[in-house]
Amino acid sequence: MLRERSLAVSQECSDCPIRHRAVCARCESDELDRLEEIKYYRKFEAGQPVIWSGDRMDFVASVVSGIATLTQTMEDGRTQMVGLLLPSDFMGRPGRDTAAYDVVATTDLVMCCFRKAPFETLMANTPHIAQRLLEMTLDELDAAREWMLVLGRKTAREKIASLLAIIAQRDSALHKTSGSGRIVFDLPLTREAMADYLGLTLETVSRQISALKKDGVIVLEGKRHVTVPDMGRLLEEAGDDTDGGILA
Amino acid sequence: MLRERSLAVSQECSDCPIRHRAVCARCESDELDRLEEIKYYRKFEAGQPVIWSGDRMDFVASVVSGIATLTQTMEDGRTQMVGLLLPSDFMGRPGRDTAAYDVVATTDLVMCCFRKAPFETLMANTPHIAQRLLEMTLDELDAAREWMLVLGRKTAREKIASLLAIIAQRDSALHKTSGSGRIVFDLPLTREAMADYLGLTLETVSRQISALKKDGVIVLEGKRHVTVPDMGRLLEEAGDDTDGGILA
DNA sequence: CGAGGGTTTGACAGATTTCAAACGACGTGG
DNA sequence: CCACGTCGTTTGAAATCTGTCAAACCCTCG
Repeated sequence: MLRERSLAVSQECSDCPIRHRAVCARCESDELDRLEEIKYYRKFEAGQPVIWSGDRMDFVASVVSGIATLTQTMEDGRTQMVGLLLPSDFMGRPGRDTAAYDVVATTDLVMCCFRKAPFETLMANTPHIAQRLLEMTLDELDAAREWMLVLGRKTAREKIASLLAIIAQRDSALHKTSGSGRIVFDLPLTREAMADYLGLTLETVSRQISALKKDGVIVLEGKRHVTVPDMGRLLEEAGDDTDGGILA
Repeated sequence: MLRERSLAVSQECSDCPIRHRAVCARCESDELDRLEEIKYYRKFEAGQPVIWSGDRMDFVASVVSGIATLTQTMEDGRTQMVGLLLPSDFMGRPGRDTAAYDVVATTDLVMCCFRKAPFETLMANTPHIAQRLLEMTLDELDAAREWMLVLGRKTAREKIASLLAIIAQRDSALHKTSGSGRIVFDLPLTREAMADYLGLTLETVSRQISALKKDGVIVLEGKRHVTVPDMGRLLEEAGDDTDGGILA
């Protein structure tokens, strides 16, 4: 299989692609050495589950590459996505031994795992890890609260625009599109996953995407390739404050 | 004013009502001494704002008594509550100097404040504070994600039942109603605040509360005093898993 | 007594969901 | 090579939930 080759990952923390953003970001080289002793990589193919809610979970992990979703499910099958794990994001909770959410790889995924017990003892002796984890958790809390506004108060059209804006901004941050020009990206989510993120049905997602396309807010090539001619317009549609949007 | 007397608070950390649950919970007595040096109390009357989103914020604080709400507001006035601050909850973010949300006292409120700069340096030298703050932040993140499911996927009736269940459980934890019998509490929120929490209009909140009352899920005396004859039934209405609900 | 805040209730409109059907892309097997 | 099934997606029509607008109620307070 080609996959084995394409997923080959560096075993060296020093040239890890998420070295400066993950939970280990603030570690000194000696601290990194100790992390390196207890780390191991796991790979998942697109669509595979990483863990199910309630399962015993004896590790924590960072996403090295790929995307995973965190979802909650009700007894009758309704599901809500509660988080999106992107490269450098952290998964698992020190001090808890079962998974709180379903985690599924939506693309091919590589995770840098640490067994929980050694990680916890390491964390107790390494303030830099705990500091960084606190920082990341506070960021996630802000993101979750931002999303509560989207879920609770925005219309279907605004929800779609909000999601597109987030993905667009994340992508433009990576690609460094410098110029204020058009933004182009691929949707990493199916219509159904978008619906689960937004608290909508997939039909509504499809309809609203078509509407935004008809109104020229976005341009579609195929189902997944999106061009945003005017980011300000998209943010307007999202209902976001455009004040101080110089930097967007 | 009577208020001044009724809000009198202890100045001693050692007999503080939130001593064992707040951000200082894990501190040793010497660490507590240092916190005591930089702390000061602030009192707010019901309805008063604590801070507005975007304002400069040079302190962090713990709620000692009373309830405050965290809300986000869109340009056109739509608002969504994104958190409820109860006694022992923490407000503010080390490392950030402006408020991210509107904070309003919904009841008379007492906060134990620390100026941000001294608190941050103290935190850097006092792992117990950072550890506890991480724990509390992770709990808040879980609560926020739980709420995302409520906002995104539950019906109006389920939303109301979910909110009542949360308040009921919090209260029964305090009052230690030991017996599995009826649970009684007062709603600390107006219909409008409940609507802001649940992503509904106040009219829908009112209607659904009436419906739950008509169906015998709850019993109302006046507008605020609620009795839950059967907690299992309420949880069912909330769409929550009732499995393993022995302890609820 | 009157005013105001919080609440309830009604009628209607509208947004989103539900149910159904059909499309296009893709890979498999005949 | 093409038929076929699957998966993700689009589109339509009807049903339903929730929001909107309006009026009235209750209670407290001045």
